[in-house]
Amino acid sequence: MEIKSEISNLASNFLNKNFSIKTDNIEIQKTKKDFVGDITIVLFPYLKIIDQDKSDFGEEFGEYIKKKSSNVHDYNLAGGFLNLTISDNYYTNFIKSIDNNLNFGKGEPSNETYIVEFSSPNTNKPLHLGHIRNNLLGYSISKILEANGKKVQKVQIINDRGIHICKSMVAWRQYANGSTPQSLNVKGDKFVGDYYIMFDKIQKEQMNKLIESGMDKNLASDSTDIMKSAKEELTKWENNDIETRKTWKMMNEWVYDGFEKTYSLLGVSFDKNYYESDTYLLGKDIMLEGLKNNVLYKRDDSSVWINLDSDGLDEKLLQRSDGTSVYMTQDLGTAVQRISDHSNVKGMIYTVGNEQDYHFKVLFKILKKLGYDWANNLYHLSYGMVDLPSGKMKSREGTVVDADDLIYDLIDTVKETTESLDKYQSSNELLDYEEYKKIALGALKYYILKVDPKKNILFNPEESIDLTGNTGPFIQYAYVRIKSILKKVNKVSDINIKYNLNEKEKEVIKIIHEFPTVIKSSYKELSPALIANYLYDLVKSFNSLYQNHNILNSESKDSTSIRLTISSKTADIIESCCDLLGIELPNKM
RNA sequence: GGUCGCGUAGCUCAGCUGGAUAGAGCAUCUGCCUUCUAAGCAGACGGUCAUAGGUUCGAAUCCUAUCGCGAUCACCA
Repeated sequence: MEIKSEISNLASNFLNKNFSIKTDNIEIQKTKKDFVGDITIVLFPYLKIIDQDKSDFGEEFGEYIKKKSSNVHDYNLAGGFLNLTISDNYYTNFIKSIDNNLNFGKGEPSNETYIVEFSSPNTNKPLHLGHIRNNLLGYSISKILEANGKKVQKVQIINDRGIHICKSMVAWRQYANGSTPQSLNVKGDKFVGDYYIMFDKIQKEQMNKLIESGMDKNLASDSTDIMKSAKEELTKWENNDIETRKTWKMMNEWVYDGFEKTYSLLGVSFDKNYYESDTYLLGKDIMLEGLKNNVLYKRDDSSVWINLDSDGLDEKLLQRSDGTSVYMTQDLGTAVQRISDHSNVKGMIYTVGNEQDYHFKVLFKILKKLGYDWANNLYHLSYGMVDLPSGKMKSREGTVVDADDLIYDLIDTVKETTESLDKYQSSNELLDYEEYKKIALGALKYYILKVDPKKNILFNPEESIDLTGNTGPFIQYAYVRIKSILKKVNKVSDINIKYNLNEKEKEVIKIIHEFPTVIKSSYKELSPALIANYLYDLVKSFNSLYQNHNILNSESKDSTSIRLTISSKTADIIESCCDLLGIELPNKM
């Protein structure tokens, strides 16, 4: 049995039998580092009730547990804390029992499906640093759900229609002279993005001219020739004009081609793409249904609303007076659509920035009011912005950090750093590009994912990303070292269960022992950061063992064998965690 | 102004449903490469957990107020 629940059971037996205290919530925790013991029971709550000398009570308590459990080797009291020392036997047994268990820590497989939405870009510009955080989070959450036994469908909704893409189209038509990404050998998303920027520039020039001639600023913004063209383009698109649709389709294809390259570089993928051009009219039926049930109401001007006052939210518009729908309506429709597109959907997770917290609160509330039973299992995985030292990323000010540029810069940095290390100066064996790429991406992913999703991240492009200390490469390096040790040995001989563990060995095993708990809680909290921080603890503690105790030629056969088992299990867990974070492990470093 | 989130070492971040003396990395300083890879290890320095109250055996953690930063509050997407 798991040691914590065993002790918890014994403790409540003891309290119940001797003091008639009934509690199902025994306070059990890890013993702090500076104290002797492994597991601690907090006695304060009971001391208050029983009114007895506290050392007597503690002694009695400790004695009871020690006697009843063969796994508890000893106990000691420190104030109101009962510290229990778990026998080495338990830990050696444990490490042996999981040695060949590839599913250690993973949840029971089930048919419950979760739909995870992430990325969801606009098609008028390339992906940037903000998208990187979004993609890494969404992808990692998918992996974490899978590790907990769930089925996962990764989806994105691509914002492929609207005025923004029309702007790029107009600028391209007027200024490109028929050039294409292929003809100029430019990545498709960048190519289209450049025309979006060009539109903006020309718009500003034309606007300034109008303002100089005395026009009001707001009016001028809508009255430029190029803006008029963009609006015409949008109308034509909505009326299914063949030429417009053809250009639109072609330019979007260029963009998708570019996105695909970035996704593949990042190592993320999707099971299904949704496009706004297909979904933007959805939701009308749902609205009619809501009107019929009096969940929604119509105003005199025939606009449609929902009143969420009683839920602490405002009134929210769902359809304009001219009969066109808004974003919210579309989201309602898309949600229902997705449920019917997949079977056994237990819940949906939307990976979207925290500036849309309010939007999702309202969306989920409306779906609940409309009576969908799955609406209780919708989660907004909200994350903070990625800020720069200069402030926010602003496309207008050119401070946006482009995703591809960032990654390629990072690969260069890793290459430079690696080749300046002493060991490479004296070695003639250099790493290849693929290894540099793995290290660079490992650094980036770890750097982003180790931070609690809801917090803003401060990203300094100048200092970029550390490669030493609490970083991706630190993890990768440890892994490569372990693998290299294991390669030198055939297979571990049997562990002697009676082996006495030293402090460092025990510490690593204790951390491995926690792995299942970490997997479960990272799933509950939708937080890859828990995995990343756990991984760091594990590796740090392993390094300490590795550096301070000779593994291959240790004092006895038993210590060699236990250390090798610990090493190989540590490597397995690093693999599992890195897989959950989307981090690849290099073969050499 | 209303609502939501954040505020922990010089910097970047941990700190689980309240528990023991507050935890890492970077930076600064000290040791360790003839011993399985030094992208490493061992150590030093560094804190009024934004501020003030409250709840209790016990608060970085829960409650209230204040201050600071950010987001959001369109018949925009």
